[in-house]
Amino acid sequence: MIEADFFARPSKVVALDLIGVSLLFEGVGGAIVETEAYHEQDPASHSYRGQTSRNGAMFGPPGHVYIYRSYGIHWCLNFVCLPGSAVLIRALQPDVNIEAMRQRRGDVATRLLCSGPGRLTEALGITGAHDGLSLTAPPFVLQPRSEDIAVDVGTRIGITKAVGENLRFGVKASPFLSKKFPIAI
DNA sequence: CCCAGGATTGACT
DNA sequence: GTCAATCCTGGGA
Repeated sequence: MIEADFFARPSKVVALDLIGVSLLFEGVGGAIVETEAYHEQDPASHSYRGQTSRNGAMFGPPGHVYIYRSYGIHWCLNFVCLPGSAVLIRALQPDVNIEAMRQRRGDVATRLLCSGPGRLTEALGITGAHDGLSLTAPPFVLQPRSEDIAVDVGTRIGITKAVGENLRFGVKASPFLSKKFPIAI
């Protein structure tokens, strides 16, 4: 079981440590295969200009979730770390109750069920109504990874500020990533 | 008060 | 490869 103090660390460290962790929401989910870190001094972060009515959860206790609507259409799921910092969950490997995911996402290939921040919230049934919930209590269940995993690092996706920072992490060569990492040197 | 723009996705050429 | 969909926050006037 992962405790709240796991999240009371810099988001970059937490983002790396979250790779391979199993995430279940109401008994649906799988291993986290892709994350991105955001922090308070980060121009690309919603917390950059300080606390507002939308990003309040990002300044709340570590180990809770911050959920926001993206492009007026999708929900994106973040794990809150130290105040003003969070980790965006970008992709899961569908493991548990794939039928429920397919029911919500439609009849798509398994590798497309959770390969993107908007897709995985839809597959798990997560919405803004769950903003601020604790990750260490139901309906969330987090289990540590069971074995070591090779991890890729790269630049974040879909942002226009602080583009060059290597704050994106993913399972090396996983077919469930939202986007491949550039070929390693 | 107004309105530009976004941590995206899927449909289409 | 391009592009529209669609909401609502927050920055600026």
